[in-house]
Amino acid sequence: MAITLRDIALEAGVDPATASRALTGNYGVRAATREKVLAVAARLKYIPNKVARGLATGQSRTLGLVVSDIRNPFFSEVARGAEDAAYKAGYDLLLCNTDLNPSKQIHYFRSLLAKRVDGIIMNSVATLDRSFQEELGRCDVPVVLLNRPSGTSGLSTVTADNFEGGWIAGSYLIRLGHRVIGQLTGPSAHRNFSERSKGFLKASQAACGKVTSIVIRGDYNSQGGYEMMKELLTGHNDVTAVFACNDVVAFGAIRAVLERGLRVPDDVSIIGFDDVEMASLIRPPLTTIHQPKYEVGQAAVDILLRHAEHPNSRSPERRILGVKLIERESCRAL
Amino acid sequence: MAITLRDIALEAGVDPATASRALTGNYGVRAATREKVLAVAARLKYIPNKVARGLATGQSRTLGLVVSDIRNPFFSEVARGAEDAAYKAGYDLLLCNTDLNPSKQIHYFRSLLAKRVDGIIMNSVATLDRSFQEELGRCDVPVVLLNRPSGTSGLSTVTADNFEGGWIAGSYLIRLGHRVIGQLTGPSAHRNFSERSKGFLKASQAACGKVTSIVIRGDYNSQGGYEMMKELLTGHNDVTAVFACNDVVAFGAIRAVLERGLRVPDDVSIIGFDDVEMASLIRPPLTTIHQPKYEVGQAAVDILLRHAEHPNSRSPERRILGVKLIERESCRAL
DNA sequence: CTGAAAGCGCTAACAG
DNA sequence: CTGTTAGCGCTTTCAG
Repeated sequence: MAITLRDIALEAGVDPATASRALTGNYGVRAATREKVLAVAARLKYIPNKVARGLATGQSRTLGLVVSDIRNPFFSEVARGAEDAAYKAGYDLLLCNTDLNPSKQIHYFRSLLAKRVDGIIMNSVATLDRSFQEELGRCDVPVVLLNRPSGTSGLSTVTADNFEGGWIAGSYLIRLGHRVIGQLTGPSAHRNFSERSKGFLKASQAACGKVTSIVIRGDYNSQGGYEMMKELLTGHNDVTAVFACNDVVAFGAIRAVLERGLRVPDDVSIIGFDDVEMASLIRPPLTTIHQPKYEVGQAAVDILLRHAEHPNSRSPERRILGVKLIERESCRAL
Repeated sequence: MAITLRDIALEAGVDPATASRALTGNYGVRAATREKVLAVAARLKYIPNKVARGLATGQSRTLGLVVSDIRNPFFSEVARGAEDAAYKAGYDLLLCNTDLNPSKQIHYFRSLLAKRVDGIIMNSVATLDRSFQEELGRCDVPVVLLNRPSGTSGLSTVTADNFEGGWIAGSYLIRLGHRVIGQLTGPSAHRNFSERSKGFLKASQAACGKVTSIVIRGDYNSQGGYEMMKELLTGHNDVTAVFACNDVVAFGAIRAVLERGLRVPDDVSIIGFDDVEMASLIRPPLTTIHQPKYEVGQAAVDILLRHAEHPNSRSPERRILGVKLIERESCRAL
C-alpha cells in the first residue's frame, strides 16, 4: 500500500510523533529535524492520510453543499463562490443534488454527518417536515441555509433580500404602466420565492388596487417557465408583463411567448431574478433583479468556518445580501 | 460527542464486532440479534462514523470531480450526470474547480489522494507537464480523464467524438456555401478543442482549398467568445461563418456580432458545440453539435467504480460518445 | 453465530 | 525538543 508516516519516521530516524509535528508545522521541532523529515517525505513522495488524521482530530476539512440542481446557473455560481472560499481555507466541498426531493435531502444530510463534514450548506428545507428541520437544528455541525426555513429555526441563513427584490420588480413594472401582471413562481413553501412574491404584492398594493396579478406555480427551471407561460397565455391574454421568479424561468417564458407569435417586450414585458450570466447574452437582454450569487456562496462558507472554529459561540447568523434592478431590454413602458 | 458503535453494542448487550456485522448487513448474525441491534441503533439515532470506517476499510466511498469551472454549463451537466451515478452507487462527489491552473490542479489531485478518494474524474491535464501526467498515471486510484491527454498515457478517458463533431460542423458550413470561416477556440494544448479543429480542418481540405479559415484562440467562456469575435471582426470583415469551440463561446460571439450592428445569421452564421440547454433558448436558437454531457459524467463514474471494485484488471478504457448536428437558426445558406 | 484482539494511520497528552 | 503511550471508531481475522 501507500507509504505512511511511520515509514518516513523510520527512514528519518525519528518517532512518528515527531514526524507528525514536523509535517503539520506544529511548533516544538528543531529546524534541523524538521528539514530532515521534510526531505525524506519529499523523496518518498509521502501523501498524508487525511482519513486517519480526520479520525484522530475529529475534523474532516470538508464541507457539504446541498443544492436542488447544480445545472441551475444560480447554483453553479453559488457553488463556485463557496468552493473558492473553501479552497482558500484548505477545505473541500462535497456536492449533493436533491431536486428538492425530501428523501434525497435526508439521505444526503445523514451521509454528510456520517462523513463528519465540518459544516453543511443547504438549499431549501422549506419543503421538509418539521421533524427534519429539528434534526437539522439539533445536530452538532454548523448548518447554513440558502433560504429561510418556514418555521423559526435557530439556523444561520444567507439569502438575498428577496422581499426587496420582489418589491423593486413590482414597482418597476407598475411604474412602466403595467396593470395586469403574471407571476411565474416556484413552490409556495420555498421562502425565497414566497418572499419575492410578497415584495411584489406589496408593490401592487401600493398601487391601490389598480393592478391585478395572476400567479402560476411550477418547476423553477426553464422547462417550468415555458410551461407556466403557456398556461398564463392561454388563460389571460390581457397580461402585459410577467415577473419570473428567476432568470431561468424567464428564459423558458420568453420561448413560450415567441412560440405564440408574440414579442418581448413589445407584446409582453418580462422581468427575471438572479441576473445570471446568460441574462445579458439572451435576446432581448433580460431585465432582472441582480443578486450577488458568488458572494452568497462565499458568505455561507465564511459563516460555516467561523462556527467550525468556535464551537462554543454558535449563535445563528442571518446575512441578507443586497439586490438591485438591472435594466436591460425585456421590459417596455406601456 | 456523538454516539458510537460501542455505545449501541453495550446497549444491545453484544460485542461491537457483532453490532458492526448487524449494521453493515454482513452475514453471520442471527436475525434476532440483528433486529435488536438495529432497534437500538434507531432508537439512539446512531450515525456511523464513515471516517473511521474508511480508515479501517481503506475505502472512502467518495469520488473526486476536477473541472475547470463548474459555471460552464457543460460541466454542470457532466457533474449532474456523475453525481446521479455516484448517488445510485452510494458514493459522494468532491467538487474541485481549477480554472486549468496547473498549481491548483496539482493541489487538488494531491488533496484528493490524501483524502483517499476511490476515484478521480479530471478535466484537462493537457496543459500540464509530463511529470504530473506520469504522477496521474502511476497513482493507485483509478483516474478518468474528460479529455485526451497530449501524450500517450495509460489513463481511461471519456470524451465525445470531438473530431467527428468538428468535421460535421465544417462540412455543414461549407455545404451552406461559406468559404471564409472563423474558428474561435481554446488553448491548442486542450485536446478536446484541438480535435474539433482537426475535424474542421479535414472538412476544409475536402473542399480542395476553396475555403480559408482564420483561427483565434482565447478563453473558452462567453467573455472569451466575445473578445475573440471582436478580434475576428476587426481583422477579417469577409468572414461569413464562425465555428465556436463551444456554445458558451458562441453566445459571447453572438453578442459581439450584434454589438457590431451585424446580424446572426444574416450577416454571419455561427455554429457551436455542446448543445447546452441555453442553446435552444437564445435568439437565434443556436445551431450546434450535440454531445451527451450527462452521459459523459455517468460513464466516467461507471468506469471509476468498475475499476475501484476490481483493482486487479485496471486496463484503461477509452469511451468515445457520439455527437450529432442540431440544426437550429444561427446558420444560413449563402 | 458471536466474542476477543489487533490494527487502519495519525494526533495528542504526558513524560523525559 | 523528542519519544512513549493511548486512543479516534470502525472492521476483520481468528478462536470459540
